[in-house]
Amino acid sequence: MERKPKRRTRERIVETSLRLFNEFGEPNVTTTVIADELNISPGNLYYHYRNKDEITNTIFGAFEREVDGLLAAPAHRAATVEDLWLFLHLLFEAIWRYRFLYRDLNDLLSRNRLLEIHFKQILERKAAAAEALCRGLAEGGELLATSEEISALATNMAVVMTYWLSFEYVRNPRNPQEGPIAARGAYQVMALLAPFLVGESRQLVEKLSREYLPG
Amino acid sequence: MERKPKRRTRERIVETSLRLFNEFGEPNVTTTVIADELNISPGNLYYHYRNKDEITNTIFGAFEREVDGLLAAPAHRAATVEDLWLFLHLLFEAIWRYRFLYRDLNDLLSRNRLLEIHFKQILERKAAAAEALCRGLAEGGELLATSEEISALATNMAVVMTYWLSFEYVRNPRNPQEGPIAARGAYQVMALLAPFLVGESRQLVEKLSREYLPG
DNA sequence: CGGGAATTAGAGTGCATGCTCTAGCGGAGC
DNA sequence: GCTCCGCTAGAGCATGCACTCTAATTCCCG
Repeated sequence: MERKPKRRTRERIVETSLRLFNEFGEPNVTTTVIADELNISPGNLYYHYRNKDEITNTIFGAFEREVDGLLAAPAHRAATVEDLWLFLHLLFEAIWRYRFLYRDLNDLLSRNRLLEIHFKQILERKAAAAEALCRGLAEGGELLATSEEISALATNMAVVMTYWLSFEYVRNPRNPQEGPIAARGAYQVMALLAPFLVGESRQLVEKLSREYLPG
Repeated sequence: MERKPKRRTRERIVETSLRLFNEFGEPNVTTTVIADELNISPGNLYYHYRNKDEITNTIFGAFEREVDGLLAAPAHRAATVEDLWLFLHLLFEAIWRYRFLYRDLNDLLSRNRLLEIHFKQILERKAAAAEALCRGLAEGGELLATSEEISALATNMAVVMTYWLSFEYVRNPRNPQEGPIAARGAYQVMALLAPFLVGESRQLVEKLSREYLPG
C-alpha cells in the first residue's frame, strides 16, 4: 500500500505527535488520531510506546535537553546585552517548537508527575538564568539596580518567558506564526530590564527594538 | 432525608461548582461529582443547567461583572501609586476567587467559544487599564517614560496580572494560600513600573514592598 | 383536601478514548 | 525454503464522561 521507509516508526510517532500536539493541543489529540495520521494501527503505536504519557515524556525529554543547554550557557559567561538578546531569541524559538507544553501547562502537569517535577525545575532554572544574566550585567556596570530589584526583575522575566506564548494565544487564537511571536516575546522581556540599563546599553536596546519590533 | 433549604438549588450548584473547580481544576470536576457533593441527582443538576458549560458560563459571568467594575475605575480617575496598589490587590483577590479560569485557561477557551471571546476582551481591558494608569501617572509627573516604553510596560503588566497565579501554581503545586500569593502578585506588578517612577513615588513603592513582601 | 406545576431521583444511554489481545506479515539468517 | 522474531493490523474492551428520560415527590394555591 505504501512505499515509505518502515524502520523509523518510533521516531515518526514522536515527530507526528509533536506536530499534532502543537497544532491542536495535547488533550485534543487522541492516540487514534496519531495512528491515523501516520497510517498505522493503534496496536502498532502501542507496540512502540506503552502509553500516551510515554510519548509526551519522550518529547518533553528532548525539550528539556535543549532548554537545559540554553539555560546553562548564561551562568558561566560574561553577560552583555547582545548575549541576552540572542539568548532570548533562542529560548523563545525552542519554546515555540514545543509550545504544546506551554499551552496546556497545568492540565499536563496535573496528570503527569514527571512533567510536574521537571517543569518546575525548568522554571527555577529560567529564573536563575535570568538572575545570573542581570547580575552579570550589573557587575559589568551596564545595569544599575539593587539586589531586591534584580530578584523581582528576574522573576518577572521568568513569568514573561514562560507565558508570553499563552498570552499571545489568548489574544489571537487563530494566528499561528512563529517569527513575530518569538521576536515580540524577546522584545517584551528586554523591555523589562531596559529601564535598569545605563547609557549605551539602553540605547542599544532601543536600536534592537526598532529593528525587530516592526518586523 | 435532609433538612437543608431546598429552594436555593440553582445557586448552590454554582457555589459548589466554583469551589470544586478552584480546588481540583474544571476538567477534573465531573457533573457527577458536583451532584454528589450537593447530595442531589444528576437529573436534578441538569434540570437547572442544560449542560456543564452553562454552569461555567454562569460563574464566568459573575467574574466578568466584578472585573469589569474594577477595570473601569482606573480609566476615569487621577492615578496615584496608592490607587494602583489598591487596584492590584482588588484585582488579584478577584482572580484568586475565580482562579480555575486561569488555571486551565487555554483548555477552557478552546472548548467554549463564549469564554474565548469574552476572556480576550478582559485581557484587552486589563492592558488598557494598565496603560491608562501608567499614562495617568505620567501626566501627574510621577512616572517618566516614553510612549513606547509605556506600551510595552502595560503589556507586561497584563501578562503578570494574568499569569502570576499559574506561575505560582507551577512553582508550588500544593500550597493553596490566598493572601501571600495575591500580595506577591501585586508586588511583582508594582516592581514592573517601579523603575519608571520618580523620587517620592519610587520610595513609596519601596516602602509598600517592605510592608507587604515579608508578610 | 386536590390538582397542577415545579422540582427531584436515579437508572440508563451513547460516545469518546486510552489501551489490549491475538493473529498474521515479512525480512534476515541458516 | 524454513524458521524465527521484530513489527504491524485491527477488532474490541473497559472506563469515564456528559447528558437523558420517566416516574415520583414536593410545593403552591385555591
